[in-house]
Amino acid sequence: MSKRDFKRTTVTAALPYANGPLHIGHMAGAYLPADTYVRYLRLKGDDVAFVCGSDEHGVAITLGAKKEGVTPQAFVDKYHALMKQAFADFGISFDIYSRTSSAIHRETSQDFFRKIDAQKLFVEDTSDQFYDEQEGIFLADRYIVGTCPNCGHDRAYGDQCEKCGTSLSPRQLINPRSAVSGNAPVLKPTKHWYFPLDRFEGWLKEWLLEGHRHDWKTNVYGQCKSWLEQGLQPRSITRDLDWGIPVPREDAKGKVLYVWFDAPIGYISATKELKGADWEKYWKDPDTRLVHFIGKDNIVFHCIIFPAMLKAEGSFILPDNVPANEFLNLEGDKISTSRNHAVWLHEYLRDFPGRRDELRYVLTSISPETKDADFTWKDYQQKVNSELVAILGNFVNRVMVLTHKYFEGRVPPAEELKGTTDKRKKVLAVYQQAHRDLDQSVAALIDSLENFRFREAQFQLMNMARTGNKFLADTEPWKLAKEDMDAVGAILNYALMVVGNLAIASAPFLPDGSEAIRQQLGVDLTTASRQFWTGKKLVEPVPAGHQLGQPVLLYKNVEDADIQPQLERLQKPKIANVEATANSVKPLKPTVTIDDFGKLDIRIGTVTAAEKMEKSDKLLKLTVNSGLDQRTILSGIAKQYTPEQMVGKQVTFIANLAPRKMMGIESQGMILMAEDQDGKLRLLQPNEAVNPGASVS
RNA sequence: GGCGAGGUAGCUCAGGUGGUUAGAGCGUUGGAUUCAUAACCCAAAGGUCGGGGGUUCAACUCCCCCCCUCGCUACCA
Repeated sequence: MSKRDFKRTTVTAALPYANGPLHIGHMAGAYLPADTYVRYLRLKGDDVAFVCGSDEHGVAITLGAKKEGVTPQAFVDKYHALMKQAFADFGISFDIYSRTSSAIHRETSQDFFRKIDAQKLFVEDTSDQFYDEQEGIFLADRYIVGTCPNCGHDRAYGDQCEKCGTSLSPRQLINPRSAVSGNAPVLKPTKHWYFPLDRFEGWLKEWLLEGHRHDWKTNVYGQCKSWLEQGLQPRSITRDLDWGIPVPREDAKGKVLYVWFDAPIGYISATKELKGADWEKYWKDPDTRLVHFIGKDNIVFHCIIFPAMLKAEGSFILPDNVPANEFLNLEGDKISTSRNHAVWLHEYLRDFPGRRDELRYVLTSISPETKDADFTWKDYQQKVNSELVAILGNFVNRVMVLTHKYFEGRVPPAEELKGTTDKRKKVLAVYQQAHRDLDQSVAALIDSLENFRFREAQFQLMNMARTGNKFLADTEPWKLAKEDMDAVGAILNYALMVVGNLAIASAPFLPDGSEAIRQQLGVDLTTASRQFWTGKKLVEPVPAGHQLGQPVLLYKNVEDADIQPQLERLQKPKIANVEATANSVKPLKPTVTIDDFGKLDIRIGTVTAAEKMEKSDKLLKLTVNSGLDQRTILSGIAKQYTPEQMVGKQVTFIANLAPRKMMGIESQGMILMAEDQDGKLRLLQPNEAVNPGASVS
């Protein structure tokens, strides 16, 4: 896919955020495809740096630390260690797994900032931010909690409501409170630095939209196009926070780099840590190919923001490709950390010891390369049993067993079969067909790897084993053994050749199985492997006369009893969640006086007209006879009620609420609704009709 | 509402620039076989290619409208 030859490759995998353990969605999205690709490059003999590390800054970390009553450093230490171990145990073969709280990363990030700052590219701007007077700190969006204006959830964060998923800004919150002290924050001016993304829009359009129209995945390209056409805004790159990388400026005391700015620089820091003085080759030499493996949530950062940063800095190369994956679901539902609806990597490794290949195989076979995919345990069992075990494992095993049975485990000679008998003629024809099929599979396998089509590549690997099985079934050496041992020898020699090639071809996908086959064959595959991957064709890795080891089953069947506990485990949080939502009655708000209540003018009105708001999913424009007037009230109930349903209905509304303009139209009041646990809204109505304008008290 | 990505056999997916009976793997059913972890091999059944229009001699493939899923985004006083 690359347009030219590169001398080396720098491969990055998204830095996982250090606030929780890793699950299979992470693996399927970024780490497994990255690892498969890197293993392939290494086998080919390429110079490659595979870097990753923990992303350890940001407010979520400080919040998490506070919740657990530890320092942010202690908090990230814990999760960094957990993730690093899980990656290692699973066999993700990073050349380095670093972290962004390291000294080298602080220096790298600050250098990066200074380099851009020196060009006076950053924009300074002072704005009002929420400030906690008791604690004496500015509050990041995440540090502000309040009632969600959307769903009424009273513990929404300033950047997002986790209940309804709406993204928010702090000032939208009703009754904002500081998450630190619980007090109401005040607005106070503070200075911040902004990265002028807008100034790179033209350049990005040319580099990305024109330059990568054809070599990037459509989902990635389309998402970028969407962003670029919406227009880019300057992005704040600093925060008032005491956890993170200090902004290297005299006039920026107490400020740190915003986590999104320092995180991708972590790739560079990790490379420095790995390669020492040599690191620049991997980031600044135009002969280096840079590839980012990420999930789709990261597309905008890696395709737009980070490239713009690199471009601004000036001395770096740009990503050649960003093969982002879509999401992985689990048993039909989204993976959710908070609901514990996930298969955690460290738990899988504990519950299925020695079965890393099985998970790799299944995740690759359902890899969400073009659309969201679904992992189910039933599917896991079926794929392992009917493909890994029945096709690959079985083929290797039967070849080994046959060779031991007929030749005491010694590789028979590859004598050229003279087609003197009908049976020999048939064997020859079968052999020729098998060889053609295998050649095709190998070519397709490598071509697919080159183009980040790992699902297809792995399918071609299995095709090689299928061809092997068919070769045995069609030549029937167990029958020929009664009459023509030379022919049997020739057949098994070839079958062993296929097994050897399978050991080589499986290495990027199934590293454990690959090694297990190699051990059974008892050969060194280094040279043959290199020939295979660079020559893109079959090799002959098992010399005649060689003594094989004993056959050992590569994989075993997954029994119902193996997956049953996993399915039950996933049921539990679901039940718990249902109960939890059933009981989630909102806590009481602070006491108000009768005078406070008296300030509200609540009335009953009749809807005389209703229409759907243009360009809005949720808003209905209602005309309400309030007794005093006909007024316009906008209400976010379009998902519950059609305009037709609303006309003629009596509604309860706040009549003296300050008017508010929404989507160009002024709303003169607010319709009161009852909200269910599931978010459904219901009108509040008098149980018998009253006159419009009747007041509620 | 806007933008983007998808919607092809029970399941997972292929199907450059429109052209013979729409393909593969798994699953199902039947057959054959015994070297092999009841595995392998052969065969069959199974699809109105999300829906509706249109262009064309011809559309899964091009155009328009609509529906559904996922993501980003606007909006819910």
